[in-house]
Amino acid sequence: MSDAKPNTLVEIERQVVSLFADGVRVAGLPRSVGEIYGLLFVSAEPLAMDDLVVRLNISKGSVSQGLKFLRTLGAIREVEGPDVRRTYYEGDIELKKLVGGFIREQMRPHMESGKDRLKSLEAEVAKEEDGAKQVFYDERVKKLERWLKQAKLVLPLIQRVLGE
Amino acid sequence: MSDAKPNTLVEIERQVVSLFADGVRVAGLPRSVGEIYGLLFVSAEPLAMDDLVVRLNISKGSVSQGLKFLRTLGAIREVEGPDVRRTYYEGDIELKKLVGGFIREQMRPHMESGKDRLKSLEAEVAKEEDGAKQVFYDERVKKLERWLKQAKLVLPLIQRVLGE
DNA sequence: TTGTCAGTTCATTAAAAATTGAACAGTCGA
DNA sequence: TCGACTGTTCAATTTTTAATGAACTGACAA
Repeated sequence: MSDAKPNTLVEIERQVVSLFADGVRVAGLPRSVGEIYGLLFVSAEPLAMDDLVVRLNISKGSVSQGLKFLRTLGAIREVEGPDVRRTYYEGDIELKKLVGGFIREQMRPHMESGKDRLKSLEAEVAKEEDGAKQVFYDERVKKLERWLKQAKLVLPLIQRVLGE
Repeated sequence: MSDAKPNTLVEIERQVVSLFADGVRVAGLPRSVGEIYGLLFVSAEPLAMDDLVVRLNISKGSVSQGLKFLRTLGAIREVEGPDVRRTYYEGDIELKKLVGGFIREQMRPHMESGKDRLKSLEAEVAKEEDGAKQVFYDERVKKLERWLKQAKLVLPLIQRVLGE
């Protein structure tokens, strides 16, 4: 089947794709990732890479990378489709899953590295010779450590609430 | 007073500034905003614009815009300082305040416009002639509406939890 | 083994975003 | 009113990020 021509999106599809394209930017993700997820979200039938390339009119490279990213998030599922040689995808439409994937893949790593950097900061503060300054710096580092703890507390809570 | 020379940051300051510079990128904010907040966070004394320009070695324009942004977030406070003609700033170090400001200024507006776009989508779905498609689209739009509701539920919860 | 097709990789190019700096506006005291 | 000084704005520039497309890998069937 290939009756799909460039930019063959009906108005509803166009609006949903655009909604996601803009939406993902809040999370600092490239437009194309939003477009790909958006079209999968609004499609009743699973789509293969080539469908996305043709219908969204973006390059094979972008689609390949976008799908790779969405796969690591767990935002899309591989499914069977008409052509056995192709991999078809459908969107996972559970918000919990999407947010969970985002937290796991994009936020946790930053928090981990943050932990290390705080360790390094602590060591630096220990070297401070001026007593008053040391007290102040120590206070601030402690504050940062509390921030990290609070963040670790909030993330699972978010996921729990989104699970209805 | 101007004994401050370009890049006059002690190691601790350097690390904190760098930590925030990287940190804010998760929220999609420019590096300079993180640097400015970082230096304010780690400074015991309030700083004026010129201090930030000189010590971070970034342009007056960037600092002016960065401070403007941080002010709208409520992430910094204007305070009195040695020179009465200047405006001095100190960082607000309550995570709750920062996150609250970010939600209010950066997330709420997107959600509001999202609400409008969903209305438009609903109207479009109502026009769909193919009954089966209409049912499917309607389902998806309903799903998006639930997402929005969930988000509205989660945001205040986050703020509440961060308030200890 | 060869040819075809799905999908990936990555150097190059294009587009978007942040930064700069010069012009400007506002304030205050002389 | 003028000059000195703080701070803002925004067009031009630089830097960063995303998208492209050609070369490549691997699977499979003939």
